This record gives sequence, structure tokens and C-alpha cells, in this order.
Amino acid sequence: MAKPAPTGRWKQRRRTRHDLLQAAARLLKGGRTPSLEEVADAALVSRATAYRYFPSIEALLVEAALDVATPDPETLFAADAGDDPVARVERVEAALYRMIVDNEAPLRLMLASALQRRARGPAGEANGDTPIRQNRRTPLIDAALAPARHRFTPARLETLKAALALVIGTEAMVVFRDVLQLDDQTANRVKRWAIRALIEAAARPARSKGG
Amino acid sequence: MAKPAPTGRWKQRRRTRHDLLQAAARLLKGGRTPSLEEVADAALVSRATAYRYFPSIEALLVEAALDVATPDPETLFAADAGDDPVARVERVEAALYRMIVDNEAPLRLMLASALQRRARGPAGEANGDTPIRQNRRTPLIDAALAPARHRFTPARLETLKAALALVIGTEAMVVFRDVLQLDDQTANRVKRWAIRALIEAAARPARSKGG
DNA sequence: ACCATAATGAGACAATCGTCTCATGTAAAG
DNA sequence: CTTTACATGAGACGATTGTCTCATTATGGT
Repeated sequence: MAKPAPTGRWKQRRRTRHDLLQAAARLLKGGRTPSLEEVADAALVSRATAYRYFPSIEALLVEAALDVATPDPETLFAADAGDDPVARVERVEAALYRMIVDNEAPLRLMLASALQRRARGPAGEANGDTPIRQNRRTPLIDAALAPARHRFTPARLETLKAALALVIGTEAMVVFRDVLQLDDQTANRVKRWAIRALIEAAARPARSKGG
Repeated sequence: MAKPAPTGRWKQRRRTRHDLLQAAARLLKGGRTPSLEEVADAALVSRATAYRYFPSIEALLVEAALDVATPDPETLFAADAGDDPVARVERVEAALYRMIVDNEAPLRLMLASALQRRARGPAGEANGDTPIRQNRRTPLIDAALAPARHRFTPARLETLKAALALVIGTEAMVVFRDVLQLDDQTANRVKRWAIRALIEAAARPARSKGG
């Protein structure tokens, strides 16, 4: 059941789905958060059809936001990137930062939606084809650490990757801006300091328990 | 204008407001997220009145959630706490962790609401008396680092506090559970490792730029 | 070309949300 | 006690969400 076979008229469905996401992304760029009816209208599709493709308005907007904003490892570390893990992780951080500030509104909406959906109940995952929260962070961190992976114990490497995920994601941005109310410059300084501290700690010969 | 003077019949107002929060907190404990009408009914108050006290249903639920769940520095470091900053920060982390797992649903709702509110527009802060996001994290971190504050440069101390805020808050929990999908044990291990790494890095004699 | 089937459109429906108005009761000031 | 200002209750209103039904298209296999 993994691949239910491209049965029936899957082209039409793909096109409709794509149109909806396209329209939603376009409207999201305007900064506001469109209602489902607006998206449906913009996609030249009826409201009912939109609901046939996405279980809720949030689900639609979330996927649209993800379509808009996603750097990928290959282009980020195309050629001229060295092997220094600190420099490479900082590069990831910078790319993610740009991506976030460019799409702050949609991303906030995405985070909020994911947060709420999980809080509700079993009804949240009606179809089962919608993951609670996609993870585009780990692949980037993996790529950043790849050249220097020999410098770490395997266990340490895993710990480091998880810890770095705390520092370079959207949530870090939220903490800095909403909770601590730091200006962008200070936030960036702290982030870079933390990245270096964590990587160097992971590289240092094991102290007590492997961590 | 800081204290507009307890004018008029402020007692009645305080009581009504308290009743609303009380009712909301009670309903929230049930796991579901009550509608504003449910809260108003439970508080024996009309819907209109509820809206007179809180600009939105989220605002009401958020404050209710905060009332429920809040450890404070004094009781946390009552007497028997040593001076070791790592141990003390880990103690804060543990307390926060307990608090979070006990009130996951309300907290998620609070985060989501804060996220959305800021994304909207100037209309979000109608009265100005509702801060975008309260910060109960910094005081706890301050208290944890207080006895050892001499070991750090002032600038380093600030950086460390900000970095720690990334690791021990609700957001860290969200990253570990939703994004990385780590089990609680692993998440805890990574958290403690990161806490130690950051504190030790801050204590180490300055390397290059002050950070 | 024909037709069964799948996708869509149109719209009714109930539930909430947030705003507004108007009437009423009640606390507080004289 | 009386009066007045304030808090409240009741409910209408439009907007949005999500579900449902039924009629119409339009696609793809034959």
C-alpha cells in the first residue's frame, strides 16, 4: 500500500493540487493569510474542491509555505565550501536565516498550525498522509558536518546534530525575537558563538559519559 | 499613566476576570480547547462580557495556561542547591521539563497563539496591555547562574544566558519531539550535554572575539 | 464515438469567532 | 436613599470554517 498505483486520472488531480498550492503561495507572499475561499478563487477552483485536497486551511497554507521557502544542501555546498564544520554550519545558519526572514509570516503560520494540530486529538491526522512536521533541517546539518564527520565519535556526532538543530532552526529565531527580544545582530552573534561552542565541545576528546 | 488609579468598581472587574481565567484553566485541564462560549458559560458570564476582558479566545486561554504552570526561582533554589552552574541549570531544565509535560496542550496553544498574533498586524495589540510573549525563562536562568557569575566575563554571561534560553525552553521540547522526533530520554541526554558544553565554553578563557 | 467513472461546481448547513447595540441591573458616590 | 455611572446580559450581524448533498462536467477505457 505504499504506492497505491497512479490510478485513474491522477494528472488532473496533480494539476488541481498544484494550482491550489501555487495560488496560496502567491497570496501568502502578500504578507496576509488568505482565507480558504480566497485561495480557491485565486486557483479558479471551488471551495468544496479545495477541501477535497486539504483537510483544513492551515494544511494548505503550510504546504504552500514549505514550497516557497526551502534551500537544499546540494546548491548550498556546491563547490567552494571548505571542510571546516564551523564555517559550514554557519553557512547553513545564514541560509536558513535569510529564508526565514523572507517568509516570516508563512513560517509562523506553519509553526502555529503544527503546534495546534498535535495538541488537538487523533482527528488531526485524518488521512495519515500529512506528517505533523517536516524536517528540512537535519539534511542541511548532515551536509554541513559530512566532511568533518571523522573528527567525532558516531554517538557524539548524533548528539551534536540534535543540539545544533536547537540553534539554527526557526524556533531559535522565535526565541530570540519573541522571548528574549534581542536585535538581529545580537541574536546572530549568540547563534554563531553557540554553534562554535557545541562543535568544539563535540570534537574534544570524551570527558565522562559519551553523550 | 503607568497606574491609571484603581478607578470605578475595580473589585467587580477583578472578580469577573479571575472567574474567566479560573473557568478556562479548569476546562483546559481536560485536554480539549474550549470555545469562548464554553468558558463564558462555565464562568457564569455572558459571551459579550468575556470579550470585554479578553480580545480573543486565544488571549484568554494563554493567560489561563500561564496561571496554571509557572515555577519560580525562589522555591527552586530554596536552600540545598550548590553553586555549580551546570547542576543548577540542569535543575531549571528539569523543573521546566516537568512543567511542560504536565501542561503540554495549553502551552502548545500559547505558543501557537503568540506566533500567529505577531504575524498578523498592528491590530494584534489593541490594548497594549498584552505583551506578545511573556518571558519566565530568563529569571530562572539568571538565578541558576547567579552564584557562579564571577567566573564569566559580563559579555560572556549575557551570551551564555541567551544561548541557554535556546536549550531549556518550550521550543527546545518542540524541536526534539516534533521536528527530530527523539524519545524523551535521548532528548534529555542531548539537552544536558548542550547545557554543559555551553557553560564550559563560556567559562573557558576568551578565544578570539569576545562573543 | 460511447459511456462509466471520477473530478468538480454550487450551495445549504451548523458551529465559532469577533463586533455591535440596547436594555437592565447593580455598585458606588452624593 | 437616590442618583448616576459602570458592568453585565441578551442577542443580532457578518465572516470563516468544515461537512454534506446533488447536479454537471470531463476524462479515459472500450
